[in-house]
Amino acid sequence: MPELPEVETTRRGLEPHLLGRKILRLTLRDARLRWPVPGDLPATLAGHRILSLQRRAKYLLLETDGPGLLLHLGMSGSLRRCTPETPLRTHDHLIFALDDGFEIRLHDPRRFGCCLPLPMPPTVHPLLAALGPEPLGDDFDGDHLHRLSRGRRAAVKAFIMDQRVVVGVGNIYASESLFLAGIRPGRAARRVSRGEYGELATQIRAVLSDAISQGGTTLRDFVHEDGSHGYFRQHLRVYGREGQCCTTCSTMIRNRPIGNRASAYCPTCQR
DNA sequence: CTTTAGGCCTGACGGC
DNA sequence: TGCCGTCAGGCCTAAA
Repeated sequence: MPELPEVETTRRGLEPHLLGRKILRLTLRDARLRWPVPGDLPATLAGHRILSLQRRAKYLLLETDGPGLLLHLGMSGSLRRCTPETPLRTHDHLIFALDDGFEIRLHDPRRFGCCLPLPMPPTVHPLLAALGPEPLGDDFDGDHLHRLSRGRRAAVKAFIMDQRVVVGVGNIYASESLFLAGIRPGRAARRVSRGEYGELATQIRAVLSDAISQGGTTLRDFVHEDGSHGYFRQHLRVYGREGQCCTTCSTMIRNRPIGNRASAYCPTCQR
């Protein structure tokens, strides 16, 4: 499922094909996404030129010389560049026809994604207003985590997956960064020391930049916008490895659900 | 304020 | 073989 690295990979892959292109039309084959795609969106968008494709958390922000768009890929969404001759697939819900003859198709089997008009400036949008700092930005470090964690009884893993704390840390990267930082996912956030948060922040940055540089993780139905698969999966140390041996110490990886989310960890390497 | 539970949705999977 | 229950998972909303 698209986590931040996949979204960033999608953004980088699509941006060169979008800049300066005019949206000839938008076809709503199925407007029933997480929130219904407004029926008047095709009319308000048609004829406008794309100025940028940006990312905030796991949202994609499409800026045009008309209305902006806020896109989210949800659990199973992907954006692909196709020609009109490319056979339509089931769950190709939205089709952007561009003035270079290509199409961008939003494919989302589970329809947890969204496509909404984006007001300017984007930060006023309710979905973006309360988001925490970007994990790869200057506002994110161990002291930030330490400061916000005071008084928090929730598990540190749930804490770093809270989008108000830091954005873009999904289940995979939370599990992996906690392993690399040697911290058990179930510990109360307030019990994690300043120094440990420093290491955790470092590992969150490392694991996310790694995944981005390698083109994103492939899990189940995620496919890059150009149809190729990412290849981060073989680097996972704990996520999805329950019952297998820790790559560091050979202890069997355990899985203990935290707030209904699978949470894999090494009982030896993580304390 | 924090924390938890529910809901959205489809495909993969396991059991029968 | 096919049917069906269960689960995954981001993230919002409502409730505790």
